[in-house]
Amino acid sequence: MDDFLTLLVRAHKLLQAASDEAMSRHGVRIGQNLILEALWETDGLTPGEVASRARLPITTPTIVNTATRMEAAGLLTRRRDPKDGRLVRLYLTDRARAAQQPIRESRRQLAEHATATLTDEERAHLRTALLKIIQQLATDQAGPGER
Amino acid sequence: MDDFLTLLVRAHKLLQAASDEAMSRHGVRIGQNLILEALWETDGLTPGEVASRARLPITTPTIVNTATRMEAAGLLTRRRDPKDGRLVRLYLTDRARAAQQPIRESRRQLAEHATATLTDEERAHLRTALLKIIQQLATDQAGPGER
DNA sequence: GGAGTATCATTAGCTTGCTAATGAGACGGT
DNA sequence: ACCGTCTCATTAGCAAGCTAATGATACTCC
Repeated sequence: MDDFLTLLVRAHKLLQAASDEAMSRHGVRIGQNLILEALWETDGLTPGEVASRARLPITTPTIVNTATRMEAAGLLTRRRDPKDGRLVRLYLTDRARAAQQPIRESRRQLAEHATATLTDEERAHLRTALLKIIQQLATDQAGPGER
Repeated sequence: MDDFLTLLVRAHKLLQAASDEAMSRHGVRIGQNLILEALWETDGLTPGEVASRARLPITTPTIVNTATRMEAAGLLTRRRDPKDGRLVRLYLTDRARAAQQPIRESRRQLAEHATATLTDEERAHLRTALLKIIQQLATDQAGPGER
């Protein structure tokens, strides 16, 4: 347990596992969260729109695959757009909509629990440190693409 | 971009992608790193030993699968233990051993680059914050198992 | 209006991780 | 010496992510 890469990977793994367990209690898996959040906000988005609006970068094929599992699980339905036959619109079922509050609350509790032993100051520091790292690495990605 | 769960997942994703890209330049993929580290330290471990010694928790099936890909990539060879027929010992090839220094250096550089915009104090804060989160979540896991 | 191009979703195929089920081999006790 | 149990690695099967390739539909320009 030494360098910060290891620490971050370890923290991430534990948090993902805990998130998945928490969400599973509501019939939802961790990978479905981004899609749910996008559709809770705006129902009837296309896979591409979900990908671009998601709170975290995610590719369209991942949305499509996850949406297929969610359809099988009765969380959403697919409907072809009547005006543009290329588009597929994703609509949440009542079950998925009903899960919104419990899931949000679970995640809030998890975040609180995970950082329970930190002081407010430490939480603030953590936040800014992560933001700086993200910014540093994200600009790398943008850079090589050039302009 | 709001709660710390999101920030941590985002930072993790960027770091994993950057790590994989860096290691790929040396003919190694990110998932192979834990096995390499264990075998650099002690060659000829069994999959189960690698799993228990790895710097990060990982399951034996994951070791086995990754070892199979590494074998195909010419990074290691499998040999049955002559004394105990249940055991399989993993031995690195020269190619894998030669990659040790370059890969370590690449990862060090990546960690440095990722945290380049942080002050030393911020780095220290980040480290302790992650440790606290890990400890908090890891004790959860141990707890439910009881004693 | 038809051909070529652009824009979608989807499929194919890969990696990395997991749990549960299998199967082979070793070992302890009778 | 054999039977049951324990300990391994492996396989099966799933989730979640990615890039590249496909295929269907729309749009644009002549």
